[in-house]
Amino acid sequence: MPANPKVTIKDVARAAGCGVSTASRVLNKSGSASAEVRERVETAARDLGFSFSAIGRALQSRRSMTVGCLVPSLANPVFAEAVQGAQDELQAQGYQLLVASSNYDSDRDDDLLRMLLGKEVDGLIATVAAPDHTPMLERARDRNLPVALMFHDPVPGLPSAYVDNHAAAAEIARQFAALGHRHTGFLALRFSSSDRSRNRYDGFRAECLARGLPEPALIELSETDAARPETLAGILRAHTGVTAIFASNDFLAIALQQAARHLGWRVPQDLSVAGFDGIGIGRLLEPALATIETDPEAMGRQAALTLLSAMQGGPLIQHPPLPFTFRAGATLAAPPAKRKDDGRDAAQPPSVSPAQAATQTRKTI
Amino acid sequence: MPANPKVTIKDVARAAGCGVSTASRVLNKSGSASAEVRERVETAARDLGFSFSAIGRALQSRRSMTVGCLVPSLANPVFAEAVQGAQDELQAQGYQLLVASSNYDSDRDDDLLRMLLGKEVDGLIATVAAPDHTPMLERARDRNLPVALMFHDPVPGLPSAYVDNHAAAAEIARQFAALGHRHTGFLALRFSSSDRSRNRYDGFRAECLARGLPEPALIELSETDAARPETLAGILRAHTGVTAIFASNDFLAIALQQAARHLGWRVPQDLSVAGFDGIGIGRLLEPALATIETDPEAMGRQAALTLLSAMQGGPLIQHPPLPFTFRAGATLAAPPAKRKDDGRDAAQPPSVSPAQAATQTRKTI
DNA sequence: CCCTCCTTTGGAAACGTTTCCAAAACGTCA
DNA sequence: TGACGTTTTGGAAACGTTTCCAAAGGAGGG
Repeated sequence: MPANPKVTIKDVARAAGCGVSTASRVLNKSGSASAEVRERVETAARDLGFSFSAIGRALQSRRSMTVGCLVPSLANPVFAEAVQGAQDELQAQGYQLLVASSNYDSDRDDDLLRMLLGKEVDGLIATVAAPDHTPMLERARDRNLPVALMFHDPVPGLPSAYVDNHAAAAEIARQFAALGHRHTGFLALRFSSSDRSRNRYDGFRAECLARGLPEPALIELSETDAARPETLAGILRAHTGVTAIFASNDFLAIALQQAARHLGWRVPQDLSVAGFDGIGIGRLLEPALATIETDPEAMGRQAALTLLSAMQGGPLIQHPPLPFTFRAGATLAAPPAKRKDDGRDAAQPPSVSPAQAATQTRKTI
Repeated sequence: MPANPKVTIKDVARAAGCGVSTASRVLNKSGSASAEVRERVETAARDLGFSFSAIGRALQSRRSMTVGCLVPSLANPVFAEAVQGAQDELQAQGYQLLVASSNYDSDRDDDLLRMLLGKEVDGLIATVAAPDHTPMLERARDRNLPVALMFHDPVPGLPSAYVDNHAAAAEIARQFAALGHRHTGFLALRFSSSDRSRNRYDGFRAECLARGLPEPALIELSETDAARPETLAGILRAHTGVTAIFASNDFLAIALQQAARHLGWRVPQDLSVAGFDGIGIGRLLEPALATIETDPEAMGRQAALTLLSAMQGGPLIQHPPLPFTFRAGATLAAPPAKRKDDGRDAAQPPSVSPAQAATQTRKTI
């Protein structure tokens, strides 16, 4: 009804005719109180519509019951799901999530973390551009604030909820090799600013080499490149000897297929494609996307558990990496038989023509 | 480094050899201070690594610089993007987002809102099951706390950032009608618990009737139904006179296509499909999904702006609904020719071959 | 009936900040 | 030099809570 000038525990105490400390004890069920006064306090609180001020409480108890969470973007479902997972776990223990996102701007990581620290969070969950180049993370640790990373490989002193990117990427290389592919590519966005992409590339490359395949082509995109199929198609054409491409995430893999269609290539007959993350829709696509299936929600959940244990006085424990599985899909097939000409437009065959080699040279110089 | 026992403004004042109020004035650049003491305070703050405690500040200023945000789930990219949009806008003004999600459990809406209110948020952004059956929303308003809804049609006293679901759904009906469809369906999840679905259905139905089409079939799913293509296919088969289905969101539309494939129906030749929301991947699918394109991020942004203006003392303004556009896609076509005039009497799906019927039977038994 | 022990109670301090207010310092002008 | 205005300064209160502590009250044993 009227502008309600906040009802505090003092109001309750006054209404119940007792001291604030007594009211506090009753309302918190801590300490003792006579049945009679207990009753008076409780009805007073109910009548006045009293509820505790988390702020007053936090000030006195030096615990805000709030956890800060920094991710690159909530518009990426992988992170959104992770946040959701963390949320579920924390909410169940009475903690709330203060969310910040950097929009992939690594310069903002530090500022946002500073903001979160200023809000007196009891713990921090973060996915940043580069954990070992983010001073605020160490500062937080120095302040004795529990920190858990997500998606990153663990850094000494900073436990992480993650999958073994290196091993997972190697699995893709094995799948490619088993199908007979030799000339492979790795497609990534913001390669330089994401340690995850780099780990995936390293694992993929190492396994390719271990199997005697040539060095995979590294195809790096800007964000604008990825958004436009024609552009991506152009880039793709420059790497035309390649018969299988591992995209560093599922969205790239989907964009890649679109670009391939643009060139008249069929997936998987002309080009095999694999993704990473295992987003749900991948299953529903036609052809179904082959990918590494991960569970971002579980990552968020695990990071939250690590934090909860630490916030309750326990140690900061590094769990083992979360499992991933290779999800087979219809985007993978054996490479096209050598020089097979099936009547497709000869202007854009998947194997190298001199003209394309020239194009490639021009583009990569 | 050692466990850092929080450095407060008192420590700074002591180090600078002045009173706390002076230190406060210097650090906030409010009020006056001599150049000399200003210098002393600033270096002291720097040396000690001082940063304000948002809690102490909030307690005294009765503004937490925090906004609560309740959505059904962050795992749904539509909501995740909206939160991201709100975040961007709020972060720019120094506000932080306290996020909670109900996991589509309408019973939790109220509890979570209560939690957020307890955290002394300065404003509230919410998408709930039923805004007019959520007592805490009115309670918040009564407390003079600015509230903005997202996705809901506005409720008197509760402004909302939304698209006109009714009109958008009518547009789909027009598209169906223009292609010559007569027997249409509306596919929804949690129809009864989502006012959005209901508005879309109403708009779709009204326009169908206005154009002289028969009443659309209402196909309501449980969450488990939607997850399993076989189940959905079974349900679909029961509505086989229908030649065009409007799914209340894009994910359902995608699931629907999968189920159709399961039955051997081709989209769009045998069945036209349209979605709602306009998620980005829809464009990349094959066939590209026809849908109503909305901008969830803009919705979050607008809700944030409404809130910001109100939190700065302005009025709570209801903006006009956000624009939507019909995104044409390859999932729409004219109904199958041979059954164009009737088809309601046919128990068989449109244009099935015996082989396909056999497949269908085998698969669904 | 007194002493002791236990339960119940409320005052007061503390948490970190801002802000009001009065005092002090400084300068200017007559 | 004195009066007066302006700037600078710090003490104290307040924000809402919890917790420590001491006091008050009651009960039971000697």
